[in-house]
Amino acid sequence: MGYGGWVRRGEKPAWYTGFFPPRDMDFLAGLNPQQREAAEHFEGPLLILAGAGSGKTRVITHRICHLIQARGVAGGAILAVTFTNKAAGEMRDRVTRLLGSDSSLEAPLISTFHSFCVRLLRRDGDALTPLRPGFTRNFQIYDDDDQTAVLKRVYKQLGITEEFLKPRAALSIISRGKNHAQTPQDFYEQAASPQAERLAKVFEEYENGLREANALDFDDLLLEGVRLLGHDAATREWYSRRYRFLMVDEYQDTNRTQYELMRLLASKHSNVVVVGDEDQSIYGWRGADIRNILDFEKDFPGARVIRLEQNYRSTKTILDAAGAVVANNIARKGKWLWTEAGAGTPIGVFEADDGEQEALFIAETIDKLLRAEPASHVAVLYRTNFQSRQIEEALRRYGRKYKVVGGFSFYQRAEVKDALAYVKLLVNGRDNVALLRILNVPARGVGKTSVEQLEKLARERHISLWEAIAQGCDEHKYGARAEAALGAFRRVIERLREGLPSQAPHETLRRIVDESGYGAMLRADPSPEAESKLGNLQELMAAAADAAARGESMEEFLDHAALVSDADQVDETAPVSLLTMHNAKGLEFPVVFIAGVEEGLFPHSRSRDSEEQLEEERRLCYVAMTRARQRLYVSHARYRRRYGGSPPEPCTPSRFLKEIPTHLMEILSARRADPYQVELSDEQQMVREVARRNTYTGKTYNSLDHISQFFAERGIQINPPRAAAPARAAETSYPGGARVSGPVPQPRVEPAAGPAKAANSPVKHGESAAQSASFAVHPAAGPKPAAAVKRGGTIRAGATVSHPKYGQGLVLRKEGEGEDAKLTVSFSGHGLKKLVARYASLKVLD
DNA sequence: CGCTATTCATTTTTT
DNA sequence: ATGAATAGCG
Repeated sequence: MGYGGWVRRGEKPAWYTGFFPPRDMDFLAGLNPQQREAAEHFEGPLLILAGAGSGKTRVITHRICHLIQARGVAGGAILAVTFTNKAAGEMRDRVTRLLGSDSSLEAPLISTFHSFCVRLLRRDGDALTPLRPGFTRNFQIYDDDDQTAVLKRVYKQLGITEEFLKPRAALSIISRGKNHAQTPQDFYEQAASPQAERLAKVFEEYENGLREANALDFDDLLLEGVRLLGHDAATREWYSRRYRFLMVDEYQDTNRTQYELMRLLASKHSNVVVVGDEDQSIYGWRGADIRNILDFEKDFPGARVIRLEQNYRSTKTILDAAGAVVANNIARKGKWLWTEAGAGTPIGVFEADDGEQEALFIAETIDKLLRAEPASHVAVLYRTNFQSRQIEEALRRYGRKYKVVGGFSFYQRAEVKDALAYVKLLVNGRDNVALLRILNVPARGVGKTSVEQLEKLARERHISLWEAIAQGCDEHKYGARAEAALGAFRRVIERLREGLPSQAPHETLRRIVDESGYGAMLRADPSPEAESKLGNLQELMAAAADAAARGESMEEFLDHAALVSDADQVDETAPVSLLTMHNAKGLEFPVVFIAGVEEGLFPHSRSRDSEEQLEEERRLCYVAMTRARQRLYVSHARYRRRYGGSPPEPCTPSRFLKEIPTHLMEILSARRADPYQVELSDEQQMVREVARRNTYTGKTYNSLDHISQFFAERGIQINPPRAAAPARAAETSYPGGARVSGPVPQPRVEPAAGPAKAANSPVKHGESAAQSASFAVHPAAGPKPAAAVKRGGTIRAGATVSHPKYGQGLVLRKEGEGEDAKLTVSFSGHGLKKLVARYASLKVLD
């Protein structure tokens, strides 16, 4: 991410450039009176209550430019904080465009709270070491997965099972505690039950785990940033002098720590402009404190308040409906958006029989809309991620390309995380989570027992696992086999580490893949997944190369990887986007579908018991509805199955649906005798029939295309991977798409029982010889058992064999060749068994 | 120890 | 339906 505007300590912190524009560029033209007033605001606190679609980004960017050009403020004195990296990037672009090509102007710093803190700590974090023993500026950032890994380790160490509390749940309690400035000691003191005490212990050990690894979780980034500024007067002084003008976007979603950070930064000047909308506060569950915005005028006496209530986005119908819904909330300042736009079309409400029909309705309507208007953009919003699956499937049936936001982002993929774990371990030998992740990937013969011994030694000597490997091997603490395996691992890491300082990041990654055996492991795996993983690693290297070309270090590359979020990958120019309502914040689309508007799903059942949480769900509804510019569809099902399996449960329409005035709705349900709908139903029936015949279960993960796109969106060029997998049959790429599927689902050969299908199966006999030949070039990484006897060579499907334990059996199916062949054998009295030729001592009888 | 077939639980929302 | 944790085999 852009690191512009960052000045080292010691350089002169000038706020005023003394620069005056040669011509008075008017950044205020085209703004309405309120927007203009806000953009013109110079010093002192200001709260901008900006309703949905009221042009707040415009106001912020214009204010920045106005400060720079009309007020002569140095760009470097301005800090604007946004909610996502994407929002920050867009704001930077807009400011750059507004300021024109005048490169003499210093760029303002626009970033998220989290990336701001990372930079703060990386640059000036030394003063934190006394407060956080073991801390250095080389700290690692632990994401969600890493946090869970730490916690699981803690559980194991304390002998706690997940029945006590699921790690995710424990993490969320710990996180809430941390955000309220609570320590494990506070937890102990407040503990009223043995369980609570145990949780305090878990919390304590979790924190120890982070400290031992010199790692910070997301909460720590902010907390330690605050601690640093609070504790070290010189640093605080420097930063608050440097950033003389602060702006915070999405202020309603800031938490306590972010608030404190802002206070510290504003301590010198109180030039704070915050922009927010209490009706769009949807992150209370993650610690966002709505009081921050409700109490701003109290916190900053003399603050001005400007309301932006004219909406430039939606039709009057959409606005009135959303307003009517949110009006049912009590905790709000109250405002009513107005627009000069016309009423537009009524809100389409569809009641489906079940989830499948709902999905088909959505897909079909999208298909029709896009046929009529191919350049349009449609978003399907839902409450929970799992809802995307059905809708994806329906869209595939209609041959519509779509892009799913969330779920698996590139940096969360196992192979990418593995490769980065190697890097992390090279950079920081104390990173136990990284070490455990890759210790036996690829398989090196380090198993559960060895890991336990390692952990034991590390705990006894208060050393990291890495040191435990070194010391334990040197002192022959482990068994011969374990020592050999651990020694091999140690040598690999040490050799890789030697090159680290002198080599470019992508070179390090390449060597990791080549020399750790990871690449060989994947190449030895004939599955398409392995091929795609290799492709992803190529992409990762390309991304690292580009980061290096921009002058980023390996550490910065890792930071970037840790801080990208799902919301950053939204592509508003895709024809069809599928995303959660949360991820839709700040976006707009001409056409929006809101799916699954049912009690229990939306509002979510977990929110049903508290009025506060219900209001948050209602705000979420408001956010979702106000994403739409022209058309809004809302759908729900009468029956929905909770899990893939059994019975569909009856669902009642959401209370939010009832809060929409009926005169703004148009009922589209199939049950109505609407000729248009009858036509829909017929077609739906047909599609269903066809779909039944080709049960297509395509991948629902992001495709390779997506990953190129992912980087392309960040301005990172990707060279097409040389060894790229041939595009999967059912997937095609289109510019701007992820998880793209082509119009014609590739029919798969139906697996049937018995030997007949073995002959049909594509990966069989004829081709397999050629395949195993090509894979033989890359031998499998694991050592083969010496006892392997060539027995499988002559076994064919249809052969009768004899097994020492199961007796006589008939070979039904054979996958692969030679010793690696997997055999499906039917033994009388023992049923079907899957055996590997190498291990099963089979004798051929005929 | 590694692989696989099985069971089992799993669905809020995420910087 | 899917993925993650576990039991049993070689």
